[in-house]
Amino acid sequence: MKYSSSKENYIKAIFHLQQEQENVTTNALAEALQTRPASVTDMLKKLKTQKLLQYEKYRGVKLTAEGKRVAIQIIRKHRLWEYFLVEKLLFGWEEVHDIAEELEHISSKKLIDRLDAFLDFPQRDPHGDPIPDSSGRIPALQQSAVSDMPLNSSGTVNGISDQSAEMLELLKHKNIQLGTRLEVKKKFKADGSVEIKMRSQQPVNISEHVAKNLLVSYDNKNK
Amino acid sequence: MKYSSSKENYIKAIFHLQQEQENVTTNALAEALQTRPASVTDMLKKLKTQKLLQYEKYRGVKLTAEGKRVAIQIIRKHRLWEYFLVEKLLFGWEEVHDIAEELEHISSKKLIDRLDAFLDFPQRDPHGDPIPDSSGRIPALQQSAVSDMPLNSSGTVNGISDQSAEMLELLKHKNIQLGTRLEVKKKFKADGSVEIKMRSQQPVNISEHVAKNLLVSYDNKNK
DNA sequence: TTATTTTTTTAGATTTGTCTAAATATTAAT
DNA sequence: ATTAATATTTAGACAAATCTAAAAAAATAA
Repeated sequence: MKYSSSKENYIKAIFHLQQEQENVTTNALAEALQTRPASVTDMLKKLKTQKLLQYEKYRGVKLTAEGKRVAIQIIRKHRLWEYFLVEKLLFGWEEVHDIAEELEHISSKKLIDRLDAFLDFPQRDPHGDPIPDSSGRIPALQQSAVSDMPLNSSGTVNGISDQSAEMLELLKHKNIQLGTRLEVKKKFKADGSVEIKMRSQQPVNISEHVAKNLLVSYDNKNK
Repeated sequence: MKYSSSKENYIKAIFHLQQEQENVTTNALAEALQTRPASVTDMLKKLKTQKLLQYEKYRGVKLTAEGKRVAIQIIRKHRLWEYFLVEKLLFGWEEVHDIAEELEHISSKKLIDRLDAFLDFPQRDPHGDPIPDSSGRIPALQQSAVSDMPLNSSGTVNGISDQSAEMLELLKHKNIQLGTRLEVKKKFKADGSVEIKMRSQQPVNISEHVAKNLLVSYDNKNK
């Protein structure tokens, strides 16, 4: 089955919002898609008749198994294209999102499987998010926010929750990127900020906001 | 300026039809785009207000300089993607057209220029058609149809006019592809068919239709 | 629990790209 | 130079995706 780009965007947004909350509200969707609640209601009705989601008016929405399947395929495409753009075409990781938003709607399954093979079956996209495989399986990801790391533990950055251009900008400025190794030196109760040290650099302070958004895989026991 | 996929398809079709005939008719466009003449008329009016073409009712249509510029950029994208699909993703040259039809509407100029560099600035797509460069220049192409080659001359296949799936199928069957070297052995006046010989193969006969569609660059003077 | 605020839906329009059927213009044929 | 055939355009309609404004339902607060 083929769906319009617009429908695919709805499916994808619902999938992402469902990670936070089982039941997705009309307003949350309107916000995520930068559209009006009335438009969301209209579209939900259409997607319901296509059995991509369960929807009862005023009761919010939830993807069906089929809806999830579709969402994961779109996410797979998005992340593989991002990987391609960064690894092969040498884009910066902060500039690939918008282009991938377009590329993810190209329909050929064969294309994406060939691309996957060409890229040698990467597990993570440039932002550290896992890339679903051809059959929709998503590589397990055990990560925690810097804010939750114990003192003196170290880890490797492998994801960020808030991937806005502004946040990526800030991280670039602080010299933090995927794969960056860091150690938690101090945690300030006062404002939730954290002092971290990266290899061959002076310690730097990151705000609570950043500490909560920066995801790392870390080796639990000390440095 | 960004245009819808539909508009881009019209622009591209007009550009191609203009190679045959300066002035493009409504019916020819409807045929090329697999749509109705009435729809063509509607669209031509819209494209005219965007100054992409000159159009007077009942008088046919012609692209403006801007229209041509847009057309060439779309063609550039189409052919670069085809090259990518064949060279990097190992698709057969007969299966890439439809996928490229989708990819050609991805808007990022930076993407296509990076792709061009990644592919090492190819001059021809997998069907032998020239790839316009970043500024819209099209590499000169001196080629002639097999039907026009003198007896005993040889040449290298570098293009085909009729790129329908059926024709590509037939050529594949006859073992003819881009880069194939061939020699004209006999020309039959009766039906216009031509006997050609390819390296380490028995001579084969191709119909007038095929001979007219098979383009080669050839070394004028005999074998 | 009633009133107020917030969320969601409905009703009715709009835009883009398409269609059919009918009308009109152009071209070709007698 | 009419007539017949063909090509093109107009008129009116439709589906998809969106919008605004108003109505209705649900959640929250007094």
